Amino acid sequence: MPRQRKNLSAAALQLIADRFKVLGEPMRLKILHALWNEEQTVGHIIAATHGLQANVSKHLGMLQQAGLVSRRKEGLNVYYRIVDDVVFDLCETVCESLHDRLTEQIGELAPLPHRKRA
Amino acid sequence: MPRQRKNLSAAALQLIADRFKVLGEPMRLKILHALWNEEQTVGHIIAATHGLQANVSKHLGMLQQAGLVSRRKEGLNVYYRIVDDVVFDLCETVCESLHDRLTEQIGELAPLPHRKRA
DNA sequence: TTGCTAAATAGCGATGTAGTAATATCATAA
DNA sequence: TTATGATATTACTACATCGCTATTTAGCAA
Repeated sequence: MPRQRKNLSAAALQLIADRFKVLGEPMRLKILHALWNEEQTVGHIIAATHGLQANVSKHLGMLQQAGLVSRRKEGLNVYYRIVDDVVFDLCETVCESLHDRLTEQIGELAPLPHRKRA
Repeated sequence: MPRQRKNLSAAALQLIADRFKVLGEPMRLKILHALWNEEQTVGHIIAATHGLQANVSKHLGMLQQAGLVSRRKEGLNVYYRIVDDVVFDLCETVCESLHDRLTEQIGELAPLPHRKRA
């Protein structure tokens, strides 16, 4: 049975692409990585990612705009956390896929059994 | 039990980001959509996507570079097809996620029960 | 109020890439 | 060989956005 292929409007395609695009930057992945297990302050994220404050803040804004993280202010600090579990699913899927591919390449590059010198 | 968070090198993050980035363009999604069920010639893809020949060809090159599609030449025509099933998984995951989010928003916007005018 | 800290925002240069038009390549036919 | 059709490639413009620096805003304390 072939996979189902829905009709997709240009707007729908844009929504889907936007979702992927947000995840298509290493720095944003790094930030999400820092938020993987628990919410963190911006300061902590800056330290964990070794990013500049302005950069991290901008990326956090994008992640929030995309609805992937939420913002909570407490005193001087702002806490961010991942609010859309799709982040976990997508990243795990990609990691597994890359793992499989690289494993396959390793197999191709495996040394042949030794032959005796002529 | 918290989700596992692996240590990721900069190179690994770049690989993952690249994967997402390729899917982060509506035109490439449109092309993959045209290839969803079966391999197609470039000409068919051009017609299905209403894209310009040069543009479609360039995007197909990127998709192949990313290892998501393969190329098969037969006479004058070139057939492309999806070779990495991760495409299906990722797109379905994102679509479901968007579906859920929009459904939730619809609920929030649902009209309240009618009240009698004062 | 002033001062200090955390975070957000604005402005800038550099880079990447989408889309387009023109040209080149490749395979077949005549 | 030349001609034709299907793709790929090149060159170009326009636009988005990354990282960086400087500035601004917001909360708290003295």
